Amino acid sequence: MNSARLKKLRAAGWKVGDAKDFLKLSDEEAMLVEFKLALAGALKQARQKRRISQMDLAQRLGSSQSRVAKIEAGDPSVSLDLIVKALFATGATRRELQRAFSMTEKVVA
Amino acid sequence: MNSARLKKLRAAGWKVGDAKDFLKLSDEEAMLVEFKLALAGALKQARQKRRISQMDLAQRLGSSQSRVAKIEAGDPSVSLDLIVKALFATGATRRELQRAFSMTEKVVA
DNA sequence: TGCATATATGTCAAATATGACATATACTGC
DNA sequence: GCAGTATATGTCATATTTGACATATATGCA
Repeated sequence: MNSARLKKLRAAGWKVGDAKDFLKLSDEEAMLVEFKLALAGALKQARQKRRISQMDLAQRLGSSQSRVAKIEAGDPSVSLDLIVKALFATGATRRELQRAFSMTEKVVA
Repeated sequence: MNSARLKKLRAAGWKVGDAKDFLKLSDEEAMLVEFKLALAGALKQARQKRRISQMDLAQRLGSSQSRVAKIEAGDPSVSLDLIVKALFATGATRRELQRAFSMTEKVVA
């Protein structure tokens, strides 16, 4: 795991264990973070493509505009569950979802 | 969303909103649940293929055997974050991950 | 410019997920 | 039968995530 990249993630508020004793663990955390960020990006794209406002998406989700904003901003307080639910809520196509999840290729070095 | 299927999920302890006023919403919840179940299955496969015990995986994850068991059992108390982190922790290959995430095809009817 | 609409950011009480633990139930090989 | 190992299930105090709200900052358009 690239140290500069770790630093960047921590600066954004992510708590990533620092590989001192357990290299593997911190890697998994970092992989998860990058995965979430990739999906967050995909969500923003999917929503904008459909010209849905954050407000509208929030209603479909049973959530709030501010939380949708946080999802798209890659806020550390957002669960993967919520990100994926939001993706489903945009009505993303199979292909879009495939593409989104395939970001894994970039995640898993 | 198939009503019999909803019933089955609820029986397993999943709280799925009942489509009365907001059909779309309950669908997204159900889609997420099925997605999680698919990944849980993929995890069990990946772990067994590598002959790792739940105990070992738990240690790599910084979690406990009982929680790993719950992940694989599709327990409603388990987050998608933890499922995916566990998948990463098994050292699942790109291909396995691809396959796992592609379950989406079956999820999105 | 001003006004409407969209998005971003901070906070918080309530809801949910967490690891840890005890304990139960398989499944081996002896 | 027993002992050892793996997995399942229930509970709980603590930690994290939640929607909601206030409010700040864009963005577009008359």
